[in-house]
Amino acid sequence: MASPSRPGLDAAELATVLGEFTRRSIRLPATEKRSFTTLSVLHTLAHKGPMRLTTLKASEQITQPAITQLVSRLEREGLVERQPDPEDGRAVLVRVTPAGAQIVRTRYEDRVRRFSQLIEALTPEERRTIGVALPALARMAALMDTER
Amino acid sequence: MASPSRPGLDAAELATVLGEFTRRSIRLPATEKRSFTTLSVLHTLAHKGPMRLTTLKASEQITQPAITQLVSRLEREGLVERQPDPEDGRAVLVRVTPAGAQIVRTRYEDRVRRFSQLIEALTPEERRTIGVALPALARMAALMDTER
DNA sequence: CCCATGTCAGTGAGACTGAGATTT
DNA sequence: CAAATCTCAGTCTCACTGACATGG
Repeated sequence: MASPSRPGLDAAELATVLGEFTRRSIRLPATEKRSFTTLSVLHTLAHKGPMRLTTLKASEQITQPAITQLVSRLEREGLVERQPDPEDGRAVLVRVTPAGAQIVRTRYEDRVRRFSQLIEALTPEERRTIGVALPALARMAALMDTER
Repeated sequence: MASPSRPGLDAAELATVLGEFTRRSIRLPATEKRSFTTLSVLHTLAHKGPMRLTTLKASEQITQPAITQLVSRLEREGLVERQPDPEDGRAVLVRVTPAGAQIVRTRYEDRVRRFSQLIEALTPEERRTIGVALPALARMAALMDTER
């Protein structure tokens, strides 16, 4: 819409475009009936390995009782396992099971398949520009963690 | 990670990067205590104007009773208004109020501010590549609506 | 004794299914 | 009468707050 105030990249445009992806990404996966938090927890555990509830709580931005409750549900479903922390009697380590990891993997594969179809519909030039921007976008996403 | 099978853009990389933005975008806005659906409904109404519940339901992917309930809550809070459809006695038109529009606007401005800070941390070259890719990304996001 | 870690109990928002009222 | 639109009733998931048990 408006021309960039800072040559090269307008924050408003960027916020709008990425916002569109977010809205659609959340609404479309009606194929899975698991909650966003469930999937996020499984994703975190699958990528970062076993961790205690407190650590998990920090990365998911929910309260302690909510994490306890969520992990109990996931444990009941066989998607994660609890085990006492050998180094700290107060703590519990949560670990994803093969079944839990499978859910993360399947979901990821669905997303890749979906994006493949979208890419098909782009022009070679569009594909090229997005490909060139990907490393910068990845770094930007990573920066969102360090900012508070 | 892997090199692109299709020259210029790897679907797996794209899915990963955009997925990171989605996860972080959902978890970080702890500043607002409104649900994602609430914000999405207000956003839709603010950008597309008054519409009937059925239309709204389609864009939000939830059931009719859930939309009725949600709109009732929003109406109670003064964020939207119901009015009978003059052209169809069965239907109800929902319209966002100034207070509701303000919430959408504030949230958008917060997002823009946040992205501005992130952009500051990028190199000029990174900014340039993302800026060049934005139109293609916007078109891609729009394609997600037409697909199914 | 104090702090960190996790759980228990009770409450509320927000989604669903099934049934029903009203208008086209 | 059949279909479309919306609402009502009851239930379930999943989050929160506050209180509490236990180990460091």
